[in-house]
Amino acid sequence: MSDVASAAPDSGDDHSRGGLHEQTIARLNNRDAQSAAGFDAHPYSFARSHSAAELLAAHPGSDHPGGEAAPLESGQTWPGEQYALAGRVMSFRHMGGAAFADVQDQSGTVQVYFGKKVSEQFAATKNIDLGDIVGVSGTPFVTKTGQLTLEVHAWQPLVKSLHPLPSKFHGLQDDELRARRRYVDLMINPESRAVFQTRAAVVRHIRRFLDERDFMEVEGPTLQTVPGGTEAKPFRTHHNALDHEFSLRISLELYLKRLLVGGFERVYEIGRTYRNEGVDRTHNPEFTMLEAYFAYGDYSDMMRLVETLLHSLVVAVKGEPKLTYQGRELDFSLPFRRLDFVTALREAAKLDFDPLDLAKLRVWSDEHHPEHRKTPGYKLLDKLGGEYVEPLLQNPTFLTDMPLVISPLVKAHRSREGLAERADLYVAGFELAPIYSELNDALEQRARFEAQTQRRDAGDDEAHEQDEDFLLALEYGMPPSAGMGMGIDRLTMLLADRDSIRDVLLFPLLRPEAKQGGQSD
RNA sequence: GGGACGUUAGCUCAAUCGGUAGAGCAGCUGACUUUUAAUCAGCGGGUUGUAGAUUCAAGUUCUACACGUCCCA
Repeated sequence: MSDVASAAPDSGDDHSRGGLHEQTIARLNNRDAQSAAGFDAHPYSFARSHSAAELLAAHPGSDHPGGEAAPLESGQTWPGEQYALAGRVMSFRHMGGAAFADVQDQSGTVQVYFGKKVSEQFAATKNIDLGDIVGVSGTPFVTKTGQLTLEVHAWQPLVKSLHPLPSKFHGLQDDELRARRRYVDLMINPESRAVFQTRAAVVRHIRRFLDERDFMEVEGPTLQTVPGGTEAKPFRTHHNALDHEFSLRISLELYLKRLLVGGFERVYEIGRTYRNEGVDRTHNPEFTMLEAYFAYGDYSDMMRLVETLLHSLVVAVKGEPKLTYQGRELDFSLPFRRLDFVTALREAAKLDFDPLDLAKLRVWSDEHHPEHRKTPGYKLLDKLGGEYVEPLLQNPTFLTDMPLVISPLVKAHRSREGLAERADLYVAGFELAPIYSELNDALEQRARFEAQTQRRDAGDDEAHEQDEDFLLALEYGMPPSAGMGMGIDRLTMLLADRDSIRDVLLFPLLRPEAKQGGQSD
């Protein structure tokens, strides 16, 4: 009996001693047994010589039976090669005088062998639990089945896992638990690890791509007096020392533009933004945006940059300019398709009038879409575009020359009345990246803000707020510039073939778990 | 905000018409010196999300709530 178990109150059932779960007690008992055998339960370090992948790579053909590589010769040994590995015990097969374990580190999984005659402290291996992290050292050999395996001569526990691993066969399936205990998801589900490795590769590629083109990475403030750059409801918070209400940023745009005024000609930021809106399969209240701006170009120049970026990204991650998303193959070959918004809407909705004629559009919409009767006229174009045009845009497509009324920060089109020099990139039916010729006429920008303010006064709480400090910056002169924004989360969904943003966020926002006996307001 | 569905052992899942809540893995005890979802024998483990209601009897029916998934707005 261990101290833990024997010291527990004698009042209840064995399995509830000390309020701990049966399986936790069993593991604490095993830890105590290892301590009794002379092991330190929490050593400070372990001198690892190699990763699992390095050991496997040193002797190729050493995959599991049934693998594609040619099997190694059974019985082969390399007594001169010493390896010290560390990792989590994912599987343990004990057979009296011999035992096999699968040890997983970040690079991969290696089978290790404990033998009664070759491994020190062999008896104590029975106190290793699934999920424990151990350090092992020894020499490689090839088993009867042709699998490269490390024969362990010395080993030590590095930390005990006090909870059992999820089913080794089924893994962790419950989507909520996977998100709440992401660490368990990561240790047990290799495909989940792969998603976040893909995400890191995406961000790394974007940074390298932009850095190579002389863009400078910057950081704007997340606490802002006037949250701007898009239409969204912000989170509000209070700064005590200044006794002032701030908002968390809803986009990166207006501060990057201030830097264009300041003379930085190519800037980008990859950063967290916050929108106080609903949570669903494609929305999380905090998410990561890329925004990039360069001076002396327009939206056509930016479209070329964006398609080059995405093409190179898909090639870098997938090895070819194609990917499969939710069963559909998407082709990122250059150049991406350009599709005129007005023409596309007119054809898709079979309109016999110019959709920019908002009065006619209103009449038509009220007849065909009574559910939009309360939608303001200026948002109707956007709504109808979403219904009729977006689903058609599977392969990467720039939807060009969007209505001016929904683009308060964009230059009016140089030749087409009522339109803006704005192109929205769509992939797989959703908007991935808006691209602008940025409005740099300070007086025009002021007038646009005032129109937004009127909408806000009329009850549209998503309308853009007026930002006097930003207007002052514009009055100093911002060079003609192009800008773009892109959701990193959605981009990762595409590349990792996931249909929920929750799957590509390590720690998505979840409703707090109800506490037992907790007070509710 | 509305609707549908779901919540059972640590994990993955069963439980027929309302009638003693089960299995596999994990755990414990034992056997086993090349296993790999190891195998074999035995043993524990449950306030069936929470709170009520109906009933002789509720995992199962009803109500509310919590959390989740999907669809709609």
